[in-house]
Amino acid sequence: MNSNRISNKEVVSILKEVLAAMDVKNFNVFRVRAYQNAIAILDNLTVSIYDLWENGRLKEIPGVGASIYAHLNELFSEGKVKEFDAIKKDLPEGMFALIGIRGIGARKAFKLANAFKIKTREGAVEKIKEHAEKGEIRELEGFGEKSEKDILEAVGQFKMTKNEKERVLYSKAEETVERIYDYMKEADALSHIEAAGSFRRKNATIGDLDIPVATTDPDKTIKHFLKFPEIAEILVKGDKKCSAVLKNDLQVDLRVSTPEAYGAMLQYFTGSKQHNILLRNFALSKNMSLSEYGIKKGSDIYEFADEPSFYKFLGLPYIEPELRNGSNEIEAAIENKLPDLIELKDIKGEVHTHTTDSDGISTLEEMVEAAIALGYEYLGISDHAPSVTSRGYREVSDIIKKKRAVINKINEKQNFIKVFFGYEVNILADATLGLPDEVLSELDYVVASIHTSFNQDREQITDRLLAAIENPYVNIIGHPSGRLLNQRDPVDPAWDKVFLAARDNNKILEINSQPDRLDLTDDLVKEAISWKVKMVISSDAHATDQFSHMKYGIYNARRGWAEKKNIINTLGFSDFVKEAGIRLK
DNA sequence: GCCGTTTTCGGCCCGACTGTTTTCAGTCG
Repeated sequence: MNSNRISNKEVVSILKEVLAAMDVKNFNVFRVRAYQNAIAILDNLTVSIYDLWENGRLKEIPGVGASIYAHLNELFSEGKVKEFDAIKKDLPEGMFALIGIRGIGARKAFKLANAFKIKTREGAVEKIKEHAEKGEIRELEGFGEKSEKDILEAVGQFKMTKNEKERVLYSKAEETVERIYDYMKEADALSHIEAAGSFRRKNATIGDLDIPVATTDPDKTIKHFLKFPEIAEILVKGDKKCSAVLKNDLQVDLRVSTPEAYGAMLQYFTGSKQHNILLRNFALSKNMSLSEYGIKKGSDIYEFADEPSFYKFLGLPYIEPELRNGSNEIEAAIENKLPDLIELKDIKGEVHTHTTDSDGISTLEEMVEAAIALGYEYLGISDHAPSVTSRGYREVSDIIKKKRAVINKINEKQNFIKVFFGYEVNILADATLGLPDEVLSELDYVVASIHTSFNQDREQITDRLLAAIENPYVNIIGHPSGRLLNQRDPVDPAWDKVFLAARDNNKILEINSQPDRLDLTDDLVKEAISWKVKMVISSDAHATDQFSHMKYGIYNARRGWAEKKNIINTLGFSDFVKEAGIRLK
């Protein structure tokens, strides 16, 4: 078959253009909305749409019905979609280059491209800028002086709507949220503040900050927020909400509520959109309707100060924010089968850390001390393995002997913690490991990770992972997908084969907590659980202050529905040694 | 175009805000 691997971003962008074209051409609003809905869902997927298609699972995605499926099928197999081209026919191409500039949606883009005969994408933005400078935009119907000025400013600085911007890492957003909380403490009418949205759901990356606040004096609270020193630009200012862009380019939307009705507001803005749609449908089936102000039953509106009482009124147990992704959490809630999610305090130790022996910046002794301070029962030191090819077998053997002596001494000297001696070994391009088996056998355990040749095809990547899993000395596959958020896409093996092999060989997959990794990704965590694959959560700390990254891995695991029992470094020392296959020397 | 715990037909979320408007269209979330 002539197939065309297309990224999620490209698929979404193609669909968005069709959506815009349908919008401009006044297609049936519900047909337009169906596309909008499908796009919203596809855009939020962390799995590859192409993979879903290839595995015959694309039809399972809610919002993707027979028609959209057929079009995507055509897109992936033929590279283009006849009907999409027909829908976009006789629209000026230039309009598609304008959509996404702040304040310009499909209709304005069409009006502009049409009025100024902008037929090509190339140069479209520059042309609009020229027309704005000449004062020609204000002459168009529906436009005025202010919108001309706004367009000029947006085009000049190429300010895009926020969903065209790159999302920021959760950990980065967290710092900003902390500073906002600190600043808003001084607002006296304020009783609650909590960043909601994808931040509260602990997404790996965050698009903007939605912050509902409970206040007895909305005007005062909004005014106070708008004086936050980090604000670069105020976008919107009203009675009930305001929006601003911070100097770090993060957009913040503040929504006010009364303390009595804060629960519904927090719920509404925590989302996700898909969770809320499903929840709304569930409520409708019980003759209730939901809004950010409360729950309407008959002609009465009920208010809720907190979220648990909101969900309780619907007859549901509390659903943790990390689960609210619009998959099957409401179903599970109805059946009372929600997972009992793992928590940070469940972690008893970890086995992926680095020291100054490789690329870490804290010494082995400092790392051990920090782990003791955390109350860990065990700590695995897994520096990048020295290379036998460059150093020679004898030298590597010496290094190992010396390190073993150091670790033995630490283990003899104290009773707080047990230190394991391992290495993080590369899974090389040819599917062999960076150290020969005879060397691996001298270690307590081995973490095997892909660090190179990420661009191999699916079969090669799968073979590398399977070979590593099948090596008797390998215990753990480190950051299995190799993704670096905003930098490198995950590798794309046949995950079912990887999970199956891990389970059958009793091997462990890692959830790496580095804020730009979070790998296994949340959806793969969920899948791994269904395959009954064991996992560990690792900080992959390269310094003592990075042990705290563990919490990001916990968030990620929670988003993947992980319970304590799914993560084996929640086990105490002796159970962990058994389950992980640590070979104590 | 999508969807289904009374439906394979007949519904489909909607409010806040802004700018250009005399009551609404467009954008955004």
